[in-house]
Amino acid sequence: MAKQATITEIAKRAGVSIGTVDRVLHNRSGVSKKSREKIQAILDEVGYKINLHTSAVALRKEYRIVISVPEASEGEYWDSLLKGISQAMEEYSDIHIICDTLAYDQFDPASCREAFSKVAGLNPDAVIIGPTFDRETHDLCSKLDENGVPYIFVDTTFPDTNPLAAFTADQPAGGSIIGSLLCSMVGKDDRIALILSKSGENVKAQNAEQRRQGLLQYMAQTSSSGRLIEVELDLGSPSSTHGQLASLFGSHPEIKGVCILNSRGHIVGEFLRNEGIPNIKVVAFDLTDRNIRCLEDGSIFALICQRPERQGFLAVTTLLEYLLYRRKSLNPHILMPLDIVLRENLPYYQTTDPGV
Amino acid sequence: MAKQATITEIAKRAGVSIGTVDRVLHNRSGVSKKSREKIQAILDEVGYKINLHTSAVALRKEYRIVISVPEASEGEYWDSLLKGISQAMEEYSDIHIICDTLAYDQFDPASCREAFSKVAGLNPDAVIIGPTFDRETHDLCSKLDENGVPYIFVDTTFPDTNPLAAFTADQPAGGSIIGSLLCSMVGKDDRIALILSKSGENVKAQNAEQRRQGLLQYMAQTSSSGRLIEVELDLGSPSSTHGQLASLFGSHPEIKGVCILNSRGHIVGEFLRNEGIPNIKVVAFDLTDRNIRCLEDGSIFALICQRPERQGFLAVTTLLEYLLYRRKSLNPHILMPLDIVLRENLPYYQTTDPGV
DNA sequence: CTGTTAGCGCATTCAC
DNA sequence: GTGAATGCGCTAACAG
Repeated sequence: MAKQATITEIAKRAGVSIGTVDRVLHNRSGVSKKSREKIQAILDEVGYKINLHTSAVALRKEYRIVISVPEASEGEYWDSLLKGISQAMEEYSDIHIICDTLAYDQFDPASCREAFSKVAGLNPDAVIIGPTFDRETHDLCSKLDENGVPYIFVDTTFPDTNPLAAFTADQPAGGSIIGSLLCSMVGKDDRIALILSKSGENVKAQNAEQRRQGLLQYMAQTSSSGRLIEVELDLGSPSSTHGQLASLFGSHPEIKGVCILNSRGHIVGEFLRNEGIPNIKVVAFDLTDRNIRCLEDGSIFALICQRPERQGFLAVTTLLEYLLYRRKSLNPHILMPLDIVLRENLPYYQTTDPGV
Repeated sequence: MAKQATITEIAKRAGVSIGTVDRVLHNRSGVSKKSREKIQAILDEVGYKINLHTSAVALRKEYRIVISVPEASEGEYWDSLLKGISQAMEEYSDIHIICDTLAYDQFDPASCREAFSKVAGLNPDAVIIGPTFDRETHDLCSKLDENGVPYIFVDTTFPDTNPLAAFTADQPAGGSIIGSLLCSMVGKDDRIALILSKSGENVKAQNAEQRRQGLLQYMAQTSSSGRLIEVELDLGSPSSTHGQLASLFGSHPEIKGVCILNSRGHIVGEFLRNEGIPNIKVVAFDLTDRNIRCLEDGSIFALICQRPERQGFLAVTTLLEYLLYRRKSLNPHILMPLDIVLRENLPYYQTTDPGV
């Protein structure tokens, strides 16, 4: 609780001017070794901490941040993430941030390529990337690396890139959470259906695959692999979905648990609700609007939430810490908590403010 | 993304000086009705938002905050809450906050009375109260109300008081979460033991009672009241605990789920682990060190976490918002999310930083 | 190499 | 009633 030392006090104690102190604080040249050491010693002794906010005021620089993520409808994963970004911007509204968003179609590599190609032209000081396609992402990253523009990944990270930070969920852990929940909830002789949806080679499929690995590992470790039935369905076309699900549950009455490793759990939930099939526990990912409705009416038992708002929020604060003070986190890959959301604790996650 | 308007720009547009703008911003007197209206109109039009941080710098006031909460060992609930308070203080280290802590014994009203009686003498600008005893709390609150000192409750709130805000968990919801988890996990013909510990008339017992009501209501709503066995044990004396638990589980082999509505779930977890009794799902509250150990070794299945760090963190930020700008939240009673923590997602809650 | 100075957005005191 | 002037902690340009 000792009073924070100011730059003026440090200067006085060191017998130099504030200009010199400022120079050693920012590692700028033009300071004699002797002065530098003396000032540094005092800095360490009093545990000097720079005042982030006054410093930001004095800097009065404009920062141009470009955000490129998949486009999303209201209430979907990427929409929530953008909300977190906005909130962080508000919190830092004393810094002048110019922010451009380039959304792309996450199922269309060409759309992604086009969006990413526009990034450099906007002359960003930093970039937030929600990556999807391997090739396109690597191309963008190497261009940014060349120009020395820092970038941050959200949701997914890619090998052989140099992001300032990456905020992702631990997807395999998500799979094992699902396994733990379902195994505890269905009887020893019942079965758990793992519903995989056919989809392209995009990041969604990657996340789902990682979750699947985590789930399979959990089942193997607990000697319950035999309780799992893997089925691949085409959940894309609503017309055929009904038939596929009907035949699945018709031919497998022993299925008492279902997991869907992406945000489309509502498709199963809605089916079970409409058909009036009870006593099947459904677990899926992401607090999207449709999933939430299923959670509320009981057709989904639990949702695993990756805190997309928080990812977006942290992406911005991390970026600004770097832009203002060149501060980097020690471990650039940050794993977000995976929240287990039931009907009973849903309200508190819906209103969560990522900043406060 | 429009640039934030500054006080200078507002003044220019209104054709007045910054002094006058400042006067209307802070609702001070000495402004003609005409000027006030004109300035207010421009303020509203551009959506002016004060810059919290530069303003804090200019104010250079000292704030004295007193914290009075139950004393706790490392890793316990109140210890975590204090950690959150410290983190918030760090984040606001540009504001000069003088902070005194008065801890008391939560099982001893006299100790509480003594601590609370010292509060006024410290001349606080604001107080954070972790309340326990009804009488003592009301006495303190009325004294603070008299002196116009704002105070905030954490963990629990009391009727007939006027706190600036209260951060608590929704205890009945905690009970229903436990109910939902356990009912889903034990067979239809198995039983769930609700273990109540004998304890005094303090806040812990209040919280536990509220959780119990939530649990009972859940059981009633889902027509599963018959699955519940309520037992009252004296978990205070370690010597007799073993015998009591042994006789409980010995005489009721149909018990497959156990809930403990306070943070002492580890007592049951440790018993089951030591006795080698498998297949009983234990659910309890709070991420204390001993509970965490049980979660890790599987003797506790789930812990409900109330985010004590966050409560402490928010208490401080809310207080400072008020002290600096007289800002109050619309709803002074804020319910914290109740996190469901399994072994699989434990790591992410352990490292959670309440601020970032 | 170092000190001085102007200025960031805001609050406040003191003249007018 | 109002404006000008000063200062908060900090940055950066400039002068020596």
